[in-house]
Amino acid sequence: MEHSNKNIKPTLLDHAILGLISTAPMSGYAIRKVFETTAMGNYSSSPGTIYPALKRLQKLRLVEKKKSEEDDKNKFFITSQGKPIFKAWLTKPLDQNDVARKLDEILLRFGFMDTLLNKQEKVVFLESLCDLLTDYTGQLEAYHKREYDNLPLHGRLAFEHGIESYKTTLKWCEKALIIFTKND
Amino acid sequence: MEHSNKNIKPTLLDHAILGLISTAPMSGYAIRKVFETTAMGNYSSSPGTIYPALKRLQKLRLVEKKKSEEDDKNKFFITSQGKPIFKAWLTKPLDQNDVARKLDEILLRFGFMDTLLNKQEKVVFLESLCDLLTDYTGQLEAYHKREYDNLPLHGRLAFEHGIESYKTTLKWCEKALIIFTKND
DNA sequence: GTCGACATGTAAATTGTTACATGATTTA
DNA sequence: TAAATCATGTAACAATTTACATGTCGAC
Repeated sequence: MEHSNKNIKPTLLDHAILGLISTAPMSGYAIRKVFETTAMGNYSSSPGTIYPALKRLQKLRLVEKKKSEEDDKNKFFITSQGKPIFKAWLTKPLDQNDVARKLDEILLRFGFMDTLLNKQEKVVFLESLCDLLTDYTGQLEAYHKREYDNLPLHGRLAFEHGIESYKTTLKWCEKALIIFTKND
Repeated sequence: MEHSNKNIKPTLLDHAILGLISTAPMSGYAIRKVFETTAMGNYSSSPGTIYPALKRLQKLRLVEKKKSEEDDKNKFFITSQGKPIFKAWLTKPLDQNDVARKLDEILLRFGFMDTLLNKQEKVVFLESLCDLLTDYTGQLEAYHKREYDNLPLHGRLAFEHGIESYKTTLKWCEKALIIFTKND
């Protein structure tokens, strides 16, 4: 069976870059500074990461480098082909695995939704997240109850940290959902 | 300037493996199953990750493969050279960067401390973590207050999720600290 | 006697890190 | 005019993923 050579999926870093430049075009250096200095710093900021990523994205035709009309400096723009791919990533359905192991990505997606999704799409996203988190915290608590006496103290406490974290995220999600549903 | 060729640092995955087998020797397959099925599942469980990691650890003489006396099966053991290196990792001082970007590693370390550190060492670890978290949440809240009106709604909400998460971790840390200091 | 779980690996491609390298522009 | 910051990249290496490959053992 043949593999399609258009099957290359942008990485999480690629999406983070797309998200940044989708609001306002930026130079590679400016992108690096965002990753280096802001709360988005969990993504790498080294030149050896950013520039190859930008090259990748240009090869995939999701990004192009051109002079900004504003200040006549070279900047990276998201292309017309890049936009729908980025939006598809934002609206991709969530599953248990995303919630359990990719909360970072979920929060990144949420952070970039501002102007790119309508209210309805945002509500779908948050409702789905709430549901999955409710499920998942339930599972964790059931496991905790069942295994309480078998777990070593440290393992149990670390596990409890996980439960508390997910409950915090759930509360946050419910609060956010209210913001997007209140004035209907 | 020459680079020492003993400068190879075990990765986070390597440490996770060392932690697992330091309590009870395991087969590679059993290690994979732990990463695949338990809450430690954020670490990869694919054979292409685990077996090369075990090979690395054997080359570094931190791990050896030998027959278990109990069930006569091949298992991976932590060596006498591996133990102090693992303990050094557990007791390594924490800094701001660890708290801001490597909470996973901190929780992993905590989870493995059970029998390997004494109460005093655990308290030092947790007190330091509490201090750093107090600092860090303070910084985040200051930023939040300062930038409240400049942040787009989604960015602000995502940021607030971060704040809530760190505050939850701080509360957890304080609770854990009480457990380890109560009967002195 | 076959299916699923146990068990261990390799190869190719991708991704990311660290270190190196260069030059332009701004600011003190 | 010297230092700092802006700006973009490459090279060597390390680590990980995906897919492939093989074989054993127990249960049904």
